[in-house]
Amino acid sequence: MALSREQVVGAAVDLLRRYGLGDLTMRRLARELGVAPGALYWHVANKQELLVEVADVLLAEIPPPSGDRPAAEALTGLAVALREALVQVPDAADVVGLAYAVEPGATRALRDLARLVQDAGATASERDDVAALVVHHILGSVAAQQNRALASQVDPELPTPDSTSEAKAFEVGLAVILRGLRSA
Amino acid sequence: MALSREQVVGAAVDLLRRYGLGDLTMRRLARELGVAPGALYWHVANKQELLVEVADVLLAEIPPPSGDRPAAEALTGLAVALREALVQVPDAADVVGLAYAVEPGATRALRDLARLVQDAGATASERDDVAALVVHHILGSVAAQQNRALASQVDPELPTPDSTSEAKAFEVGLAVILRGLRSA
DNA sequence: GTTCAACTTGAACGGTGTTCAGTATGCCGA
DNA sequence: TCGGCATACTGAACACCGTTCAAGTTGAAC
Repeated sequence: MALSREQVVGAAVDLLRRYGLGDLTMRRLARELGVAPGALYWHVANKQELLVEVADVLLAEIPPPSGDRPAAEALTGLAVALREALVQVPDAADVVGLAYAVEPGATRALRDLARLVQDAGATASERDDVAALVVHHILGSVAAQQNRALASQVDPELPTPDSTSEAKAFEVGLAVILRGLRSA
Repeated sequence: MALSREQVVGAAVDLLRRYGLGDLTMRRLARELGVAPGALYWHVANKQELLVEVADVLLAEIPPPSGDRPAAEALTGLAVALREALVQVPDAADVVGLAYAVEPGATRALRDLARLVQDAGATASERDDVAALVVHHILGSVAAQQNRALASQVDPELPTPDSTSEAKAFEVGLAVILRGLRSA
């Protein structure tokens, strides 16, 4: 059976989940699929395009926010869900950051986020800018937590970061944003 | 005259400023210094350590905030100054993001930022978390603007981003944070 | 059975960070 | 003045990387 683009992307997601971006090489991916590296380029233009596709898969797994909650609460829920989903995927912030730069509103989860920002009190003109702020906060928080975890693994001098307190720190920032929105 | 660590870091900063991270390779850096690549490893343990040093240099150039302004204003000023300084250095967000992950409070500018966050209304316990939020916003904004500029350069279909409106978008997010702090 | 597109291979190109045995340089005590 | 020695550097290699492309294979439609 011939390879498909979906298979390539799926295997890439798997590799990222298991071993991180450092091991997500075109050669490694090809080996995983039992194929020569060149074969991948029939299904995908280049690695960057593949990574954007990988990011889309990661973001597509976020459940949509339930409509029957106050907007601020729903926004918190979505932001926390996004953070929690991404923090479990090594280097997710890099991958999603790349995709977000290329196509900010391309995935449903990020469009939901922008909508909820407006519902939570942002004016229409503020909406996208504040949504960007929230996205930056999510990606920054994910990257920071993962990098700290990595650093403390390499250098045992550093304190082992605690994932619940990292989540708390994220929510403190998020709460400040929400207060700022309410008092518009 | 023998090479010094300062010279290596200085040349690295120069290379980053002029050509971006893609051209900041150990080989290129060695060529620039008229030296074999291996020589660099006498002064620097590895590329990551070099990049952290480069980030420190970039951040050290930010002028300290003047003390005779309201904290919120001073915070805005510092955040904008940081953003403006970094946006002019290609891939600065990647480089500084790496350094920030390794050592969040290592540079003066970032310590100033945390202090001003507290002065602007954050409680002592919130302080570092909100400072992290601001840093994420700065780095996210810088990365987004640079990536968009790059994208529109490669693909002329995309709109050429306007740097003053990018700055405006940043300040909208920043204003939300400040409002959130005031209404603590 | 032939043709033709879809797909894959194998090999190469020009890079990358990093290591290390050996060599040169300059200083310092004898 | 002459060894000795730490410092600094070279040259070559190692094991990778993303990407390209002529040539080959495969499978379905006519």
